[in-house]
Amino acid sequence: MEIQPKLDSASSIAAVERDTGISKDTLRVWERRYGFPVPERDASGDRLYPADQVEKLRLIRRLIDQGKRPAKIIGASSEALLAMIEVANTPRQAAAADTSMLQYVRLHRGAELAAALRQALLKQGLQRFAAETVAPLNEAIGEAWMRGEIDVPEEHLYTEQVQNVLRGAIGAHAGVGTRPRVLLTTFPDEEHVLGLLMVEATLVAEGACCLSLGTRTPLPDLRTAAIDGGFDVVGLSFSAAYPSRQAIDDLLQLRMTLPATIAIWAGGEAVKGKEKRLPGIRIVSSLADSVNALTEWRAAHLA
Amino acid sequence: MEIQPKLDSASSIAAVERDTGISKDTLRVWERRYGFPVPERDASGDRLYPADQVEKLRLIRRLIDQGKRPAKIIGASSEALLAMIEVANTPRQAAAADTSMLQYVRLHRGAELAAALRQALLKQGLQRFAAETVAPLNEAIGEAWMRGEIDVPEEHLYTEQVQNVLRGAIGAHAGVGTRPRVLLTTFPDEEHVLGLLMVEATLVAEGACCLSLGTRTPLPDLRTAAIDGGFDVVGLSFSAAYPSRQAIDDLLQLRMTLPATIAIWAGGEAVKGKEKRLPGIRIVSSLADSVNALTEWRAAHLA
DNA sequence: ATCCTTTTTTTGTCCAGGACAAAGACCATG
DNA sequence: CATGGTCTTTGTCCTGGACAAAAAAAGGAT
Repeated sequence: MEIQPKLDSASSIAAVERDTGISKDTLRVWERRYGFPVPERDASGDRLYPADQVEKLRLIRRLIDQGKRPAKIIGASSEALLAMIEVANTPRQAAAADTSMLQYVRLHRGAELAAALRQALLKQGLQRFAAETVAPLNEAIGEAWMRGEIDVPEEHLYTEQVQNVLRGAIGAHAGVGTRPRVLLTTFPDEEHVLGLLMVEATLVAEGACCLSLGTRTPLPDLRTAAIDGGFDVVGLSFSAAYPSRQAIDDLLQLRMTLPATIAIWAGGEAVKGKEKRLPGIRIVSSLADSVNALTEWRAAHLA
Repeated sequence: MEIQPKLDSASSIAAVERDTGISKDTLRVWERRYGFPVPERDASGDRLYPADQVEKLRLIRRLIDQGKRPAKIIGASSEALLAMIEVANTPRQAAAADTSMLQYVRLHRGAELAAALRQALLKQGLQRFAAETVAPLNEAIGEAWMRGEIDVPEEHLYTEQVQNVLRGAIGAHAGVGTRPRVLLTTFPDEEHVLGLLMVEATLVAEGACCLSLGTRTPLPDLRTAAIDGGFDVVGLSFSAAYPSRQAIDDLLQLRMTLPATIAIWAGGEAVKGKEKRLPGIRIVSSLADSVNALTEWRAAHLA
């Protein structure tokens, strides 16, 4: 006589794609090949994934991001998968990141995190704050994510607070009319914004005139904006998730479409050490190196 | 003897989906039903969309967003489509938005836009800045977008600068330990962040203790974060693009999963005027109304 | 051993063409 | 006018097959 409330209602294939980042095509082909997931069906034959299968898919996604192959892990139980994630507990120490801030993220202490970040900013100044606090923290968060110690909402919380602090500071430096004029953005498949903000903070602190278009700018629009806006440099940021191969192709294509007078700087994991394959593009290996790039540019272009 | 550089190289179906927002399935079914687009094929039979077809698809997408039906417009030429967009030139005036700021956006004048925004903030204070400058500007930008007067990079530029100013101001207000504690975010299909930031600015200025998770928080995570964090209110923001029907379903589901002691506030075009269908949820009709909601909550919960 | 090249396997994306339900347009009736 | 019912349009999902890019394994040379 109980009416079953649909609390953990099953998800459509579109919702699963959204929540796990695994495409519909891939979900169907996994079902065909490996026998998982095997969703239920609604009245009209559409797949309905129960919550526990979605949860397992999220675990699988993480392990694949760590380099595991689907065929090897997809048959394992959720418990076994969790164990595999924990085994990956990296031996290398969590960098030089401030562990108290990491704790705030883990415990959802947004207000305390914001306060700690602001204090660090005041103490270190914008440039050192970006290089010595945000960058290591970023790395530590990335590792904690891999290890499964933090989840979507913790990462959101972290990103929000860092953005608040960095953007506030960037605004306060508003340099106008200085050189070089740097246009910052990412390619359409890259949606991580923090790398971009860290570079903007670093360059603005050096007196460059930065303009960020945020993430995901289509290539033709980027070309137009760079030329019409009279920019000297276009800066692109790549996260570790960006396929190295595609980064190189995209950068070379951009190099062709932009006049040689506009420099291209690229930074992030995906392009690290690829100088040889990227003629005409300045690879920026770290935040500190972006300052070098700036100095070089000024030496070459400002009498 | 010329080597043809692939400047306007054709795009894969995945790239077209990314750039136009039209799904692969829809692209294929349009081709089948209406005879457009008809892409070329590569060596292995995969679709390759030339740049001009992609451009036309972007026009079509805009007109559909304005309420046109595919069958009626998909056969028209690019010129005819452009004319239709311009005909839609709304008669109603561009709200009370500052036209000089709008000009800065059109002309890619990022630095000037930032300066003007900061000046307005100083003059008006955070709350009036959000309600009287950002909100009308948002609307004006939305209309200009519909009319085809601005494009992707202009909107990116605008969003970036407003974020810089709003986030800086929000950070400066950092109220800790006050009540109510408000958790702000959007549902997984909503990615517009400005509405959220405007609410956060308004509430923070009233001394509420706000925490934003940014956009696209999965429902189970939202539930956990709200309960574990001891929040009094969960605030959701919806843009005009969010399907009204889905907004209602999602909100009702969230209402079921949250304890009655946690209030839900929802704002934005998609929920405007739906009070009747959303029992137990406070519809916030404007930024000013969010202050009302705050006052009501305090009257009811703080002795 | 280590490094580089070639073959084999794995894996994600794409294709065709059919089906269906939700949303929109249309129409008749209160 | 509004309101409810029918017809049309439209986007999403389905099956099952194919293929190329990436990864792994195997082979060979230094």
